[in-house]
Amino acid sequence: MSGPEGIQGDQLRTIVERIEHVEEEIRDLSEAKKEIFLEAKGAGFDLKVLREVVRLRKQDPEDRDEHATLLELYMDAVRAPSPKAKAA
Amino acid sequence: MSGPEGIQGDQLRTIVERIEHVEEEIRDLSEAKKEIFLEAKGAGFDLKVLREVVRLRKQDPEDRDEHATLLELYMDAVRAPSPKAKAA
Amino acid sequence: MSGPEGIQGDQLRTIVERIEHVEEEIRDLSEAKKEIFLEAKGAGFDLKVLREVVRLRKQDPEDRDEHATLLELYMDAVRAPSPKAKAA
Amino acid sequence: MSGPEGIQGDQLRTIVERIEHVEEEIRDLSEAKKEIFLEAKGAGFDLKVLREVVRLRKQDPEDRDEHATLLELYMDAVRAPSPKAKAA
DNA sequence: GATGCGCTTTAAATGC
DNA sequence: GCATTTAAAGCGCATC
Repeated sequence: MSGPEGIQGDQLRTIVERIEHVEEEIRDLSEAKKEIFLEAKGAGFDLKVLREVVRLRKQDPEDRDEHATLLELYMDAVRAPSPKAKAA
Repeated sequence: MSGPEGIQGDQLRTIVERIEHVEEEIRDLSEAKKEIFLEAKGAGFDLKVLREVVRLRKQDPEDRDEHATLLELYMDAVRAPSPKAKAA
Repeated sequence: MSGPEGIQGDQLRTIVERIEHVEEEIRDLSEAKKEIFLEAKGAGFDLKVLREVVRLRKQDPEDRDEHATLLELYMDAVRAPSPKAKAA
Repeated sequence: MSGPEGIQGDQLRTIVERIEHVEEEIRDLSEAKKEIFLEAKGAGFDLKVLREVVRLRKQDPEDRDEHATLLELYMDAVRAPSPKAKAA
């Protein structure tokens, strides 16, 4: 009287506990990370900029450049009322 | 002489403006929502609990029916140290 | 027979319903926004870049420039092993 | 000869590296977590339900005690069309 | 002014 | 490959 997997209670419990364990470790590390940011803030660094630095360094330079190029292109296109008609 | 989409400046600008328009409407509604909360606070209601009420009412119609059966099965399996052994 | 505000059930219900109503409108607008992005994607635009365009246009130019300056400063500082030693 | 924090390049670099290090550890743990889920899937468990189990177990110890009373009061008030008419 | 919480938004994973 | 769903990050507010 059970479904396809209803019986492996021990296995399921083990799995759940292992997941909870990893998640706890992740939580601890996230705490540590947060404290590094606080320390940086205390040292006078701009957290918003700091986050962007970390984010940018994660991307490989190629993508970063391509992104920057496209961004400039888009920004210009949005800015100008009508690139072609403006001609001169 | 341009990338795949470099030319459609007008189209891009239209898109950006439409996005900005929707976002503005969303911002206005968020303001309205905030004022309702303020009004509730003025009437003596606990905002924290009020938020929880709204959140709970959002969930109820959803899950509580779908995989409720399987969920209960799993929860029981995880809770009990050893379903079989407990037996008698 | 009730707490400080236990009685105003009608008022509370009205408040909750108003909140739910605004939230529904917000949800609809968010849907609309998402569809604009999908349309942009279909037209060949890079969504990631598009999002950044929208985000940048939200900040006033002053902050944007200051952020950009600091960012460059930080990136350089992180990149160079020892700025001072670089001397000349 | 610089802004408020322009000089501490070494300090900034140390901070960034420490952040990147923690993030790498977090990434590894996330990988491990993902593999546990894959293993569970291989054993025939429903991942969607499994995730819900983990989530529910996270919430239980928390709220269910704190403002449970007020919450119940509010929920009842919202549910019932007219609390006073409760009569009997 | 700093801290913590909640919401919004963004990126990733999974299934179709 | 697309489209939904889910977890994570960033941001802003409200509080103390």
